[in-house]
Amino acid sequence: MAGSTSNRPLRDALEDDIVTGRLSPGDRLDETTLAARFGVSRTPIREALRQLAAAGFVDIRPHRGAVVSAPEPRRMIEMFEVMAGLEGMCARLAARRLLPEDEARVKATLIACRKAARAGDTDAYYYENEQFHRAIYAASANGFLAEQAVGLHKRLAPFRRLQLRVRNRMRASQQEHEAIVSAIFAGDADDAERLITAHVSVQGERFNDLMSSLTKSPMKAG
Amino acid sequence: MAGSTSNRPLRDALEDDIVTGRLSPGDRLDETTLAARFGVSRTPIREALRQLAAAGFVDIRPHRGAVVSAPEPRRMIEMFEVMAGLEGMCARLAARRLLPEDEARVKATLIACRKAARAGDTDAYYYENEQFHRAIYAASANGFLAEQAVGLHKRLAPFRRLQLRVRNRMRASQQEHEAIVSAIFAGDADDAERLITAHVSVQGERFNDLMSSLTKSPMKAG
DNA sequence: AGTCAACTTATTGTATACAATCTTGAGCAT
DNA sequence: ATGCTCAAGATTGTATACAATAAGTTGACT
Repeated sequence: MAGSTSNRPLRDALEDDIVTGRLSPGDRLDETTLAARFGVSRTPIREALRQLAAAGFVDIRPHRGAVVSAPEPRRMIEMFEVMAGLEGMCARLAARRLLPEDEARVKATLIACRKAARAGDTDAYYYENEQFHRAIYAASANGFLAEQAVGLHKRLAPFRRLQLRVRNRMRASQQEHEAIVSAIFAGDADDAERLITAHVSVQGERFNDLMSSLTKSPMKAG
Repeated sequence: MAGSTSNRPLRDALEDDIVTGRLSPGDRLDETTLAARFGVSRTPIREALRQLAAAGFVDIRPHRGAVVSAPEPRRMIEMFEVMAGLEGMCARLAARRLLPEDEARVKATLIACRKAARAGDTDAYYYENEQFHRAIYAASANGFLAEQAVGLHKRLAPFRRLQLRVRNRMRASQQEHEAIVSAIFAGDADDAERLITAHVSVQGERFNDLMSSLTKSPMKAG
């Protein structure tokens, strides 16, 4: 919607590199290097970096260049908290407004998750889980809300990746999915919101635990 | 936070023009004209416009230039709905976490609103109302959430302006403020969220009414 | 007279050149 | 040896020139 210009492919390619982990938080984004890599001049690279900075994927400091955003643990937790809140809104609205096409999409993605979970295929589950959550965003019947949710989801992707294969998390996650969908299909907005908020908050809490365990053992390291 | 570069003043100036209404939704943003106005070349102007586009203040279509964002009524309503949700989150968290300094700030801005309301000074009330809402965002003790709320608040400002001086709205608004603060100070998260969500939703609903009254009278106009 | 097409004009998109700022490293003093 | 100063190098920020695309206009043809 916003920022649809002809250097859009550049922006998308860089964003994808960040979201999928080919570029890691903290990595430097040298304009000349990127220009050479994409076979263009620095000008469109700069414009793409500015857009990514405005969207929060990149950090630009004056005269010191761009780096992939690497939020402090504190801010990270805040972001997960907002993510939980946005998903709560989505689930609440979905429970109130669910259209047949959205119901079908949610059902289909839930089944795909179930299949991946039973097969113990974490890679497949990661993908299907994302589809499931996007289906719920869409089911809110609020396109703007869905965009915000997708945007924040992307920003958090590099950090969720770190804690993907937590022991037995997949099975518990899928049980939560089932309960969430039951609530939405039953039109129980309060339950749907409560359940999905808890479901998403787990990620933030696990991240929190991870961070504090990392920052406590090496003394003042970092 | 994001996008702090040396052409930041440009970005801020343009954003301010949009937020305060010096530029209206739909207005064309000619690069050469802007460059002349700010006494710079087109390059930094373009970068500022790209950032504003990524933040949603501006719409850019390839080879066709930038215009101040003019969302469809449908999208507008969606944005107000998300605003209500974000403020609900803020109030809920504020009720749970309120720190003394945030309590003081909320109290001070509430009193300023009360004063403006009693004086019947709509301009003052508009300003103090904004301060009040920002105080609640800050009281959430979630800096990221507060940023998101401020950002969306700014994007909606050009449209809230249209419905400012609705008859008697100021008095009702202030009564709602008082109830919201009571709930937050009492630590009643559910009430705080419910009250502020309703308070903000009123704006979206009024906007909705306004739009439908405008689009219904002229047949298929536009 | 109306419509379509090609041309002119204006505006955006990209590349390159130059200026300003930061970083880095060597040399010197303490 | 350590820290500081200053200069050389590298990188970002801005201006300008040129290329590509869209909009507006004039003219011919039906």
